[in-house]
Amino acid sequence: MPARKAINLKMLSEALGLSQTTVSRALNGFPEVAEKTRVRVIEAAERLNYRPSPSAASLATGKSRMIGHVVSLSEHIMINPHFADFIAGAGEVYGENGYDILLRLASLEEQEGVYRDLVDDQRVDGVVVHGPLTGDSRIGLLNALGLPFVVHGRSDEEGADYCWMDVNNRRAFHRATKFLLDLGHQRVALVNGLETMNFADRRRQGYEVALEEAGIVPDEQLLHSADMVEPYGYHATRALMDLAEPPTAILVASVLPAMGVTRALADLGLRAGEDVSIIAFDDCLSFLQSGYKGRTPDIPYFTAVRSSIRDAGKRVAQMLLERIENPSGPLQSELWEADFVIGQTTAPPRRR
Amino acid sequence: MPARKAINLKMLSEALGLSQTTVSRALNGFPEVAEKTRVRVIEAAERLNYRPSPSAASLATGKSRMIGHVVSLSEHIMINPHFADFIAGAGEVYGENGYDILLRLASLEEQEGVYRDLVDDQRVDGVVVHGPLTGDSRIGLLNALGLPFVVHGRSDEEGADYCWMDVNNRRAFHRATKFLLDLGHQRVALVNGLETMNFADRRRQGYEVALEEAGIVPDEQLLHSADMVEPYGYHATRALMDLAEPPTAILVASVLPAMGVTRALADLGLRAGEDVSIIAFDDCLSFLQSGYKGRTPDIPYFTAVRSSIRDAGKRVAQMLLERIENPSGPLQSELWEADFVIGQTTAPPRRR
DNA sequence: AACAAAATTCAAAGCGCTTTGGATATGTTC
DNA sequence: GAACATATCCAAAGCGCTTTGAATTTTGTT
Repeated sequence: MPARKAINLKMLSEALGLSQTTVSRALNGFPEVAEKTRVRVIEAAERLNYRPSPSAASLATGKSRMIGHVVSLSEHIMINPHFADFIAGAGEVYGENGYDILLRLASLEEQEGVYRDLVDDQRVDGVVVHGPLTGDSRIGLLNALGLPFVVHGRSDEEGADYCWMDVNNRRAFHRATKFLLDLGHQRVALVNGLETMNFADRRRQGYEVALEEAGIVPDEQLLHSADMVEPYGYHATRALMDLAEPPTAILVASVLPAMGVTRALADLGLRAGEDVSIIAFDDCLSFLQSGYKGRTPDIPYFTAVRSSIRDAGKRVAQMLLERIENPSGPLQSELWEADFVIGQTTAPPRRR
Repeated sequence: MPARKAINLKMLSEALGLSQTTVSRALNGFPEVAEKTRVRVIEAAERLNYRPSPSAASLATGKSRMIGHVVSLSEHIMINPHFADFIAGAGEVYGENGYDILLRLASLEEQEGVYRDLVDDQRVDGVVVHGPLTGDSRIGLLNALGLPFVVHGRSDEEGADYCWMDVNNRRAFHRATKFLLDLGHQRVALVNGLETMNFADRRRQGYEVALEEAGIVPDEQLLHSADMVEPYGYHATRALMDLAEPPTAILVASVLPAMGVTRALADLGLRAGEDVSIIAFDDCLSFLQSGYKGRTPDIPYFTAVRSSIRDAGKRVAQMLLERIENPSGPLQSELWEADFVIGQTTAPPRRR
């Protein structure tokens, strides 16, 4: 294939002896063009390497075929790796549908301004909202701006006026907690994510309800909440194990801090699963996944409640594209249940 | 501040009683406009919330103010977390300069086509090349296409005809290897990245040279090469420790597999730093970083050669923007030395 | 064969910006 | 004060696409 220069509509229409109108319509699938000319046009477009200019099309239509992802550099000025996997999933769907990702970094405070600008500039056809807080003001703003969006997660109790896709965090943590209690654990710690985040809030609710159902009063000392990084898990665990009555099991919000938990236990000469049980929420982060060809899958290390964040990215992207096609359609939402997989880090508590 | 609708150039110029030409020039800093009118224009633009349409500007100028990052979903269909941190750094610089990120996912094979399309479509003003292979064909293509780019890493021995920013991987691994040898280790394993990647190649060279300088013949059995995920480190270590003569020290290409190494050792009842020494390359991935306010920094766990990939992202972005401003300027390149930090995972070898 | 209806096609007017090639006003020089 | 240079500003022509409203062909009917 000769690497030819791209041409524009005018050239293509001249080459075909047709008007730009007809060519444009043929290419964009309008009905009022004869089928035989359509194939002729498409063939020629292919052959002559015609590529419609996105900026011209965008100027004319007001659509950009871009999806905005504005991600916040959190406290630790980081993009967390969960985002990388989410975007891997979403990007796949976008690619299949001719959309591109516009990535913008902004602190949470800046985000409203960013959304305003994106709308004013018509830079994106839609956005996905990451890391919704409980009572997140971004949602009201986006509704007011009329920009299609879907939320990864939820913002409030009965999210009625926006599209969302979420994992049933409350139930997942309820199940995990109950599992530990059933094993005989009485002191179960929660190393949670940042509880301003709605998902962390729900997880805590699931945890507390399960305790209460077992007649156990939640103990403040067993609760931690912070950004889900490895050192957080480490420090939280060190603090927990320093307690007069340390926990015999720890529920962790992500495998990232869970690795820190494991490291802390190792430092103390304790073994996860034997001395202290661990259940982590596992987002199936790819860099922790074993994908060796031909090898049988590992027995998972962590006992975990598991839900692929990559799949979530795919689904959210699909929902957003649907919403963009049909902005006035009904508001979709989807709640996924997490899997519960037994790994090597849970066992009945040690005898005291 | 009233949340007003954005207006366009025509409205703004009418409001000012000036021509669009003058207003445009005033805003874009052209010299042929009186200073007093310029301030008047700027003030009005601010007040009336004028926002130039990016697609119109792009159509008129051919510039998009977007930077393309095309990232490959590697073997394991993942975006690796190194990328997240790189983009966090780069995004900061872009933001300060009014550029946005266009993110595209594509397998390595697809990438050339993607670059062609990006150029034809004038979608981006420049791109950064991630994960260069030894003898990477993308570089020649981009030069042929005339699209400004800078490579994060290098592609060949004497990278002369392109911009790049790289870490001195060879020296870093030479130092790390020598350090282990000086401690008395004789059998040092290398759990390397994928050696089609140029950086992994260089690291291996550094490692082998150091061995040879010490009169040690590299042992094939001690060499592993794969994508840098956690389970890889685990499996490689299990294999290494199964050898008749297992290594007493392991050099690991990233903290990700290094965590797998640690886990494998723990499974075997061995302690990193006591039974087996580990040195990892540490990209300062943010989710492993301890950033607790007011707390004194941890003693690093891994002994490591360290270089912030986030800072690399910043620098690469700066270099690219410079290149875009001045495409015919001299080709810049920059080689950073990695830090060598002593952590808790190195010690002289155990007596046999 | 004549005529209305349906199917195709087209010319031209935007979309909102930049930029060329003047026009107009202001200053300078002798 | 004429003649020219300089500083400001402007009208209009794109950039490459979509889309409106009208023109042209084709088809179907009697």
